[in-house]
Amino acid sequence: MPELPEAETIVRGLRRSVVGRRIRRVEVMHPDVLRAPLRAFARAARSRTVEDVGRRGKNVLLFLSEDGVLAVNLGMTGRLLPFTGVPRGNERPTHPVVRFLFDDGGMLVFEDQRRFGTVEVLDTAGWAARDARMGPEPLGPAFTADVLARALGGSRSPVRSWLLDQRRIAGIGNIYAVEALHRAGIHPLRRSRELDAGEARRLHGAIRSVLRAAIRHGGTTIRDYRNVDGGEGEYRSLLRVYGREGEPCPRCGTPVARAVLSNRSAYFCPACQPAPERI
DNA sequence: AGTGTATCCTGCAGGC
DNA sequence: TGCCTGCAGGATACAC
Repeated sequence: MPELPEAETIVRGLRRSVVGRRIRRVEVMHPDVLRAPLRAFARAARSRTVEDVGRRGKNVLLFLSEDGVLAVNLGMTGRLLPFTGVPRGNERPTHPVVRFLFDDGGMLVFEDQRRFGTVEVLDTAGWAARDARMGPEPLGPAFTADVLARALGGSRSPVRSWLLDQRRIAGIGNIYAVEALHRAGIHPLRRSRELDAGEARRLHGAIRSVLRAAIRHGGTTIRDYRNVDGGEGEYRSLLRVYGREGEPCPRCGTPVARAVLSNRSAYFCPACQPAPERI
């Protein structure tokens, strides 16, 4: 679920609410989301203070005192919900997975219905190694049209698959890959290296503008995504093709089509995004 | 190198 | 009402 704009929205919310709070105790309801043994995880998180909150790709990062990085990948249905006290009634998370209890009596709850998410604590060096395996931040200064064009040039894979590969570019998931390709007028099945310079430039611009617009609207809620206040993202109504098979393309009116690629739906306009010669 | 497939897990919508 | 299938915003391992 959450892609870069949703993770960014969560990060901005957490920055207001958890910085400066100290973790007193960690409770793990479902150890399967951990990438380390339970005891090691609890030891690494306990008695540390949240000093800052950041994001890398789709990962939410809590920088902890004493050289710790708490990295949360939200998977499909993960949420991070901060509370000033003990949650009651209908504010109580329905699928709590990990609870971080703070000194002040409040807590941060990671809940995740499907438990595809992961939670781990690394040291700075461990995080740096992970970071190095990820592609550039699409909204960062290093991600230029030339950088994108060159990176695409080496790959034979369909451009939609390329965009989902976090080692190539960090933070893009199926919704925004599909939306960016529509804005750029590029068919999802086009081979990456066959895009010309103009197409790469359009794709670069489309990626940045769609991600920025989604952040401005607090991300996209299809079903499960919630921000730190439990609220929904408002970008869904602005999606042009994602989840809109059969509806008219907002640019030309042609019915939106759907193709399955690597077992995942790719939506596109057959008129605005011409199919490659050979599929 | 890249792709299809399966896997982790839960819940919902739709067809019958 | 129940049962079945397919589908879902992610990531990874495997065989080919």
